[in-house]
Amino acid sequence: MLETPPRRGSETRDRILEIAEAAVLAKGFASTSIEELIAAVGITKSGFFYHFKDKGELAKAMLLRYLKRDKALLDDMFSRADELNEDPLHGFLVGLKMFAEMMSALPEVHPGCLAASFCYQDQLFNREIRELNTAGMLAWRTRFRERLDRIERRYPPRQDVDLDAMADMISTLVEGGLILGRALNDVTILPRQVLLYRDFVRSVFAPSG
Amino acid sequence: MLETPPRRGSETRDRILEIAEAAVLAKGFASTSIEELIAAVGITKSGFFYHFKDKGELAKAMLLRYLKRDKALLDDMFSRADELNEDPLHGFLVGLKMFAEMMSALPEVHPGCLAASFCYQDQLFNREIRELNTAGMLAWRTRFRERLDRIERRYPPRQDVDLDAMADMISTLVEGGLILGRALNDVTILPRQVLLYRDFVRSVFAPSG
DNA sequence: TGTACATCAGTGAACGCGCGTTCACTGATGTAC
DNA sequence: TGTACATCAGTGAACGCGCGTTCACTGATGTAC
Repeated sequence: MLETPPRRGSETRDRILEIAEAAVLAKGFASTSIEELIAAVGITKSGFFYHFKDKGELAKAMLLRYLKRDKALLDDMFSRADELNEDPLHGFLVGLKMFAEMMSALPEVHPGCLAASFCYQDQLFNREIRELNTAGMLAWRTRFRERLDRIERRYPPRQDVDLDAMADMISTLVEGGLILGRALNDVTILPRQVLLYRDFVRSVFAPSG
Repeated sequence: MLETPPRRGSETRDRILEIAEAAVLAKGFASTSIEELIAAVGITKSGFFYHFKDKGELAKAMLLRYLKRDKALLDDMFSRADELNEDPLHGFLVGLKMFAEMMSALPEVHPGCLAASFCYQDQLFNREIRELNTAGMLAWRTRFRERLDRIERRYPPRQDVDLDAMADMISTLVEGGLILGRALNDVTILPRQVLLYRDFVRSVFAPSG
């Protein structure tokens, strides 16, 4: 008959996290029950508690996994864009275009951002988890602020600009775009917002003409 | 001693909705218990069920209340801006400035947007509620798209612009700005995003100079 | 003005179900000697 | 190469609590005649 495959704990753990993420993005953390997760994974409740000492540990592991994947994805994309382009402005513009294309290449409507979901339920979590979330958002600001600084040095902007706000704007548009995309069931919203941001960056820094 | 004030059902109902909104924005709908609401309002559980036949009815009433307030606020603000200004572009720019000022006048960190909160838990709600939410978002798009059309007719933009995306951009920035503001505990984020949007609109339509 | 009835805005007690958590136990695999 | 022990990745049964919902009832106010 069917041979039972060897049990590898880390795989099971990953499957739990994977399934939990989809469920949390659809219903929120509180209404995602351990019961439904183990039913989907095919273990018992005690099996779950072998991997996570309580539900809070699950939340933390989910967020860490999400932030890690997120960072890896963006690091990869913008470093590829930089390789293609020496100039900081053009590198950024290429990176944004790649970003927009990746967003629209998603099969269906993007499932959403776990950080935003956690943010709208933050009273459920302890300080550690909330701080992880804050740090994740700050990392985006820092990442884009550095790029904008490099661009500004080479291309002095025509008018005064709030560079911190401009760095935050990309996260803002992504978070907002995911919400609108979901509410209106329209995958094109997010990539189009990113392209609009790209236009804005270009119009601020690019030499007129 | 204390005279018991006359019982007015609609007042009690409003207080339930008010308290529920704050709780849902902090913890999500599923973890906001009827028990805690009635404790805060000072009635019994059966009193709650006199006003709402079940928890789903509470959700619907909350969303309706939120959308109504939202609409009234924006209608008021932009119509005041229009009165001050005949020109569609300047009227819009003034309205955006007023909007940004209102956002930064909020006492503490903005509590968030109920529509976004519902959106990240939409599997909890029935189709009617989800459709209300969608319609609310579409109303914003329509509202701003009309303004942009009027502006475009008088001020032909230099480059091609995606006017639907530009109309959606304001909702996107508000939704995203609320999330960032909350995660980073910084009330200035949202108004600064609105001002950046204002700069963008001006740079697209305003005659160069 | 008095009375009968209806409606409003609740009370109080009970319900069953699902949830997160605990605890004692287990069978397969890995490691030391 | 064999054996003893440790660790890994779970099982199975039980728990108590909180939750949403129901039902019969009530006391104050409003309305018709």
